[in-house]
Amino acid sequence: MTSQPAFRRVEPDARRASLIEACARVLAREGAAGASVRAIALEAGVSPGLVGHHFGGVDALIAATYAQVEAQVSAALDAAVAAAGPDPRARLNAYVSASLLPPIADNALLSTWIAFWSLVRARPEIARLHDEQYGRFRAGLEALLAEVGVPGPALRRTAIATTALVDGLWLELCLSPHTFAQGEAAQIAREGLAGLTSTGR
Amino acid sequence: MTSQPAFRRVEPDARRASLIEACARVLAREGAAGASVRAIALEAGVSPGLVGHHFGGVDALIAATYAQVEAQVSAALDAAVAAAGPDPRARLNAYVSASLLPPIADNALLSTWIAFWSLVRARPEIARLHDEQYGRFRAGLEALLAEVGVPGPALRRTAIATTALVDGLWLELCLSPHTFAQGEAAQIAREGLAGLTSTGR
DNA sequence: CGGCTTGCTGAACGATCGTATAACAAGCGT
DNA sequence: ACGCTTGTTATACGATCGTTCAGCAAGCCG
Repeated sequence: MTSQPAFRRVEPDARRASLIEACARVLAREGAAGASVRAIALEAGVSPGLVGHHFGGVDALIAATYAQVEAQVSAALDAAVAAAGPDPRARLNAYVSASLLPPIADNALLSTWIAFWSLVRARPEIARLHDEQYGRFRAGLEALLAEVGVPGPALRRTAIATTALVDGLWLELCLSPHTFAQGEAAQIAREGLAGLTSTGR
Repeated sequence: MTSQPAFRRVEPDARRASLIEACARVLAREGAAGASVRAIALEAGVSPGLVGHHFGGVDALIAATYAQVEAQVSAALDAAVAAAGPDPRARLNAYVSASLLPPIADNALLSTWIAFWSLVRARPEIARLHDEQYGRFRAGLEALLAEVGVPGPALRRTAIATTALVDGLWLELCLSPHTFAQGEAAQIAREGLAGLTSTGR
């Protein structure tokens, strides 16, 4: 029989992407405590040394994974808003609903996010990424809220409250999935949003 | 010089309480990743073996710490409600405000809570405690909401939305403290609460 | 087809993890 | 004052952690 290669050489960028995806899967499956270099390398089908070779250390890999997961979530939310059409209220509802429906409200993804939160305090790099991400989320939400007529002075507070509502529901949906019926969290968020945008005028 | 005892014998209950307090301090300071048996024992000023002796393992100690921290938070919130007097709206506002003001909104306490969240998926015992705690929080909130006139059918959803709003603000307050001005989170929560309780009728 | 670049492997290192256990001693009861 | 109970210590063990690095080999290039 012909001996097949023991491994394949891959372009650095492609290999890095592969490791990031493997890291995201491990984080979703086992949480931050299980995201060891060896577990990630096993998931990616490579040797542990590759992590250090391509990222310098596991911290940088986790930070890169955070950035990538965040980008995917943002893209999915943007797509949901774009698909909702031109009506401002529909766009806002689409944004909030999409946050609490699959695939964003996927249990594994939420676990991944909790893992990131648990790392924010320990790793300054992660904390910086979080601040940037949270600022972008809030800015996008403020734009949507302005479209539906929320007055300027209340914009910041309404956006923060909406983000908090969605994040809190997101969190409980992950920690106690059996508490909510199918789509119930999204419904609660839409109702709550209606209340939040009717005040502060 | 008289040689003082190398250690003091303490009643099991008192020693357990001491270890639980040390565990809470370590969780607040270093997060879940730093809550090792040795770190906790060092914080409590005892030898590492005592953790196994009194709790059987570090998992049981962390679970006990979760239960104790939760009890303290519940007691503080109950006290805030009781101090607000008989007016239903004032009681509800006191409940929400106290959740987002010191000492409940203490950065270290929030870090402790994130550490627990990160353990919910990994440890069934922690998950069970979380479900019980969340159920109690929601039940208490439903009672307060009923007092201010939220109709029965909307009670559950309003309580979930309020809890989510508070938890989300709590979370962001911990992850990005510099984002909020002093007391701003509590103000946003009160305004949001007014909106949430004005819908669903 | 042979050399060369370099992605990649796999073993080794020291540190730290949770747990088990034998020896010690604090302090109460008699 | 002394023995006994048992809370406490200190050590040892195996597993696993992140990181390092010398060397192998995949696959392009001349």
